[in-house]
Amino acid sequence: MLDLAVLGLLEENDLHGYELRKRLGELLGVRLAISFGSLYPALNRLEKGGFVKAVTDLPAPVGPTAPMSGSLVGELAAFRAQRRATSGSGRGTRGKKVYGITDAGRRRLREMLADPDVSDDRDFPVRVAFCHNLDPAARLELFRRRKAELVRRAEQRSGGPTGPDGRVNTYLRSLLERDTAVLAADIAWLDRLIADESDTTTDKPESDTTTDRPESDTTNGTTSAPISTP
Amino acid sequence: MLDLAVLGLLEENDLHGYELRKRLGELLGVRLAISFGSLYPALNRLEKGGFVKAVTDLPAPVGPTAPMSGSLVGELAAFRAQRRATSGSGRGTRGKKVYGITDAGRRRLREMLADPDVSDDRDFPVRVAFCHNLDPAARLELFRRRKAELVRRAEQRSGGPTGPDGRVNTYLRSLLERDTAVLAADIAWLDRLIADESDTTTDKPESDTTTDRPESDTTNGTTSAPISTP
DNA sequence: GCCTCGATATATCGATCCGATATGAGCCGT
DNA sequence: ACGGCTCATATCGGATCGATATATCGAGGC
Repeated sequence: MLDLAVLGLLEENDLHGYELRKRLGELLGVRLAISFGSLYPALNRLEKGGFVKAVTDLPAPVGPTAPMSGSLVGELAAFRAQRRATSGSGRGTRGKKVYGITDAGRRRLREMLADPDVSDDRDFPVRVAFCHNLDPAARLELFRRRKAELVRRAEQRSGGPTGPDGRVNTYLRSLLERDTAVLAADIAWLDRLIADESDTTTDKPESDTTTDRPESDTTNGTTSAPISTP
Repeated sequence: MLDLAVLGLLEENDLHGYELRKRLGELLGVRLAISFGSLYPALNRLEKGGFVKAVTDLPAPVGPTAPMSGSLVGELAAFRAQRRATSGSGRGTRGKKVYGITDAGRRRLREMLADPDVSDDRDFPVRVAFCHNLDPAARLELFRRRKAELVRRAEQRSGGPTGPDGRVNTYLRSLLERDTAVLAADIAWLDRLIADESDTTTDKPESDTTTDRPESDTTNGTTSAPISTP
């Protein structure tokens, strides 16, 4: 999951660890502000795998991939880090390591984004955040699969009895209701994403084997939901 | 977090690991069905700390603490395991380990439930699930603190600029909006919990230093939200 | 000039949790 | 009596977190 986020960010800009973390924070909210204890090992991991590489060249002031993405501070810091690293004698200067993505890394990024396993709740938002790296068809597929997963969960809950017999305390019931509401909202949210995507790709949607009409699913049962933010 | 869940379940019933996991699953949805790789180490941890203890006596058919809680299968299994463990010669029979909570465990449970740190999103639902072990005042405190935390997050987002400059792609924006909606819903949910709690404790709420009226907070700004389920 | 403070930056440690996997006992159908 | 099912405990490697250590640098106080 972290690998995905790192590759997604490096696809836009060469960055060093500290800046990487800050970006993730602003990008995905206060939470998911990944800790350094995860980030640096992840970077080493990715470097060893050949997906990222410590760059010695400066990232062009106007980026080659993403035109003028924000955070001048970060790029300035990267610049200075670079100067320090190159000017000093190879070893001894404790310069910042600026990482860049490799071709293998770009392939890996797309591969992870298109991964058919869509059951990881932490993972999915990150994939959405970087899904512009996917072609429209694959993106639509991603959204559809995620929706199917949520619908599956919803049906499962509405089917089974509330508890072992029927006795659940008030707080349990409240939790369940809350989860149900979030799940329903998420399915509706995905329907919106899917609809928007369908609009921009094909005006005339060809007959589809899988469900495409949103209404029946959402209004079906009150369904249910997992646990997350409350 | 796992410790809390285990203690909460054992407060109601003596159980063994396998059954513990199943209960957690039904209790908190398919997710949070804790893996054995977490559960068994947690049990050893708790046993070493003196919070739980492998019991040799059968849990009474009608439980001493919780009257006839569900899952007859589990209790039957526990019974058989017990029979096997006691009938066979001490060592050699690979009986199931049935755990029970100790007095120290009960104290620890209440302590964890009342922990002032309310920022862990995974933790909170579990605390709500077992908050009936708290006295009404502490429970109310828990809900209030959690609400304050969410309001803080909401204000933080509505305050800062959307991105570094203002450029965010469509999917990022959609994610943000979804998070905002979930956060708002969660605050409303907490308001409901707080209101219910206040009703059952005191009919006349005394003047409070902290915010108690729900309306102003929720309708304030559209705020924002973290990332969780989508 | 000096000195502290906070931001920048990298790295490591221990603990926790997950997912996969191994191992085995008891039960049921055929 | 056989394979296949649930039940049950346990361990392993890997990912992540939170705390902590270390070092540099710029801003500001005195």
